[in-house]
Amino acid sequence: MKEVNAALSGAKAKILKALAHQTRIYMVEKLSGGEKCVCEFVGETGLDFSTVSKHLAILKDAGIVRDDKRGQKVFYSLKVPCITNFLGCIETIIKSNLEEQSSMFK
Amino acid sequence: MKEVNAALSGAKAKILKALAHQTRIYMVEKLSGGEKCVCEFVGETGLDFSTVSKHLAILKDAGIVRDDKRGQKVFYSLKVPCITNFLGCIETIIKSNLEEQSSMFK
DNA sequence: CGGTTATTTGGTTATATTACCAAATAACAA
DNA sequence: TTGTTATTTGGTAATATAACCAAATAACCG
Repeated sequence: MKEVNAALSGAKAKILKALAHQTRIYMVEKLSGGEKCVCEFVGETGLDFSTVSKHLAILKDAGIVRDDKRGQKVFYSLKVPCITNFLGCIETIIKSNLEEQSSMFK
Repeated sequence: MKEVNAALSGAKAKILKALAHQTRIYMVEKLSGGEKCVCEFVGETGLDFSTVSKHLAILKDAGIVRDDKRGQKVFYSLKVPCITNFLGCIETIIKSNLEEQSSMFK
C-alpha cells in the first residue's frame, strides 16, 4: 500500500477502533442525548470506575467526545454529531444480516 | 447494562470491529469503486495472500461485503453503500482533530 | 485539616487480533 | 493427468485490548 493511503487509512482505523467496542458504542449513543458524567455510566454499565474512565479516555483521544470538569464531576459530551448517522448505517447492516439468516430457513 | 442494550451494542460492535483495521478500511474504500478480486488487493497492499483473504473474510462475515467466485478468481463487492457515507464522517473527525492540534501552536 | 466523593493512572492477567508460513482445495490449461 | 494460478484454512508467535484491583489526584464538605 502507498504510504499516503496507509497513513490516511491508519488515521481512520484509529477512530473506528475507538468506536469498536460494545461499551463505547453504548456510551456514544447515550451521549447523543446530551452530556453525562462518568458516574452515570458506571451506574448504567455496572463496570468498574476505572474501566469506564478508560473507555471514555479512548473516545476522547480519538476526538469523538470532549470532557468538561465541573466540581468533582467530569462531564463528557459528543463532539461530532455525524457519528449518530453513522450508527444508523450499522443498523441497516444488522437488519440485512438478520433477513438473510432467516431466509435460509424458508 | 440491560441485556437488550448489550445485545444491540454488541451486534454493532461486531460490525465496527470488522471495519476497524487500516487494511480493511482501505479495502472498503476501494470496493466503493466496484468489485475487486483477492489478487488485486494482494498486489496493492503487499500483504500475504492468506492475510488478505482473512481480512476479506472478516468483512464478509460482518455482512459488509459479498463474494462471487468466477473461474479461479473470487470477486468481492460492497454490500452496503452507506458505509461510504460513514467514512465521510470519520474524515470530518480527522480534520477537526488536525485543526485542534495545529491551533495549539498559535 | 480530615474525610468523602469522583475520577484517573499504573499494574497484572486473560483474551483477542494480526501477520506470516505451510498445507489443502479448486478451477483451469497443457 | 500434471502443473499452475487463485484462494482458503490451520498453526504459531508477536502484539494489542480489556477488565479488575490498588493507589494517586482533585474538589468539596464539615
